[in-house]
Amino acid sequence: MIIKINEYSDVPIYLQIRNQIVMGISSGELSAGEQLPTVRALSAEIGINTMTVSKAYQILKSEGYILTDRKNGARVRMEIDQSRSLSNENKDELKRIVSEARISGITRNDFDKMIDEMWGN
Amino acid sequence: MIIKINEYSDVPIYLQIRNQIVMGISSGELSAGEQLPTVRALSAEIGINTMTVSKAYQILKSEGYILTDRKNGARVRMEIDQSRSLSNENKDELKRIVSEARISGITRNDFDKMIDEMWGN
Amino acid sequence: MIIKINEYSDVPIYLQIRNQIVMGISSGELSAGEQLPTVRALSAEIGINTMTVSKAYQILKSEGYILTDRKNGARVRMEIDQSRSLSNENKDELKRIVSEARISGITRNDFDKMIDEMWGN
Amino acid sequence: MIIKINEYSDVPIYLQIRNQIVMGISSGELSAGEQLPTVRALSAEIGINTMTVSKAYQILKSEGYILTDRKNGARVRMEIDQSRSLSNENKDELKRIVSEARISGITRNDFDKMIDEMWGN
DNA sequence: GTGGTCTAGACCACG
DNA sequence: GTGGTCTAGACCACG
Repeated sequence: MIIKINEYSDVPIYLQIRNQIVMGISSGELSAGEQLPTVRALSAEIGINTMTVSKAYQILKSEGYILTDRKNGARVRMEIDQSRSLSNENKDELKRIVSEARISGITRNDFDKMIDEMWGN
Repeated sequence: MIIKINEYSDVPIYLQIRNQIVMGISSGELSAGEQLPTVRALSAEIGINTMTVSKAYQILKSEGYILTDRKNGARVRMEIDQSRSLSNENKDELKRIVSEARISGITRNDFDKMIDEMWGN
Repeated sequence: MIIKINEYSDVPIYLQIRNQIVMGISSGELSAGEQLPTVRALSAEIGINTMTVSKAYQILKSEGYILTDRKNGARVRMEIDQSRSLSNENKDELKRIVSEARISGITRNDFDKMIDEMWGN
Repeated sequence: MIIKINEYSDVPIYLQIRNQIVMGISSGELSAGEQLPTVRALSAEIGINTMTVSKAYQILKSEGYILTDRKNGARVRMEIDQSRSLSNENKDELKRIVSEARISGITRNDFDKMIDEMWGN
């Protein structure tokens, strides 16, 4: 899986990494149990500080998306908790985006199509 | 309209203000042409600096949501541009949220219901 | 001559009035010696404070564009000084606009056409 | 590149900074990808507050002229959008200046020469 | 070290 | 009274 960093984005690099890995897991590009690159390998590959990659991995671990052990490095967790709900932060963000969609004249139907595309299958 | 600031949020105060006003306009709680509280009034009410409120208003102004004049303060714009599209930032955010929804086991159907609620009939 | 005020513009109202009268003189819509509306008439017509119109007239007078006397009110001056040069402020502004035109990819030729249109005849 | 602030000008300091950087980019004095001084360095150099410089940079960023990142500070953007048009504000300003040029007796030809000089060959 | 946020307080032009 | 500008100074996350 290829991680692309936009160094000029307002989104911090560690979050960009975290987000792309989460999206990779969600889309199936990263499968359950799959090995992630080591912190050193990934940081070398994308040319950023190891601390930054490490921070991303720590967050993914604390969120229950990956597991790390000293031997094998990091792997996608086999059974990710299915809370079947969004975090409050995500709900607030979604609410904000819905508001901005409405205000810009996007129809409910068009919005649905956008999400269909993002959802996949 | 009541603005509520979460001082522990990662979202900067000026953005919280901006977001809540945009959501107020979208929901109809703030109607076109309606007067917003003055910078001083709002900053006193929510207990934050006038500069911070002023920054929120300036962003809203630059985004075309409100208009300000020296005599009457700020008002919701009568005709907000209908671009009928989301900004790239909003698209990226939405994609991320969709990914996290899927990964947490939320069904496409449940997600749709969540958006229905946020959309308002 | 009709004066149109944009109450939400960043340009102060007194300057909008001043500018439109100058443009009226330049275009010939206001001819030399022509009587301007009284401060009271104009302020009533466009619905703003008499002080604001008065300020515009005072500036026009100090710039040598109009003459006022107690009997006849304000008139366009018969012989406006032909300095044959722009003020430093106008030069700076023009330089800034030229820079922004260039940077946005406008060709020298297109810019010339724009000015031709504005110049008239 | 040297930034000169006129503290007696009606143009706000943050706009003077913004304008001079835009003119620097347009003239080629600042080349694509070139590093700008840090907010702190520039504010120390010209003796004004960091907030004021920061505001100038944020405007330039929002206009697409520069990019900022936390590590390297600000740089001139590599590919600035070529809208090939002036903003309405710039058009209005240009129209006003053209009027004042005409009224002061400047010929169309002389005006053209002025712009030629500003344009740079 | 970098930009970003926020405050308390001041001053200003506009109207 | 209104928004806009500016300062001095502080603190923060990111990297």
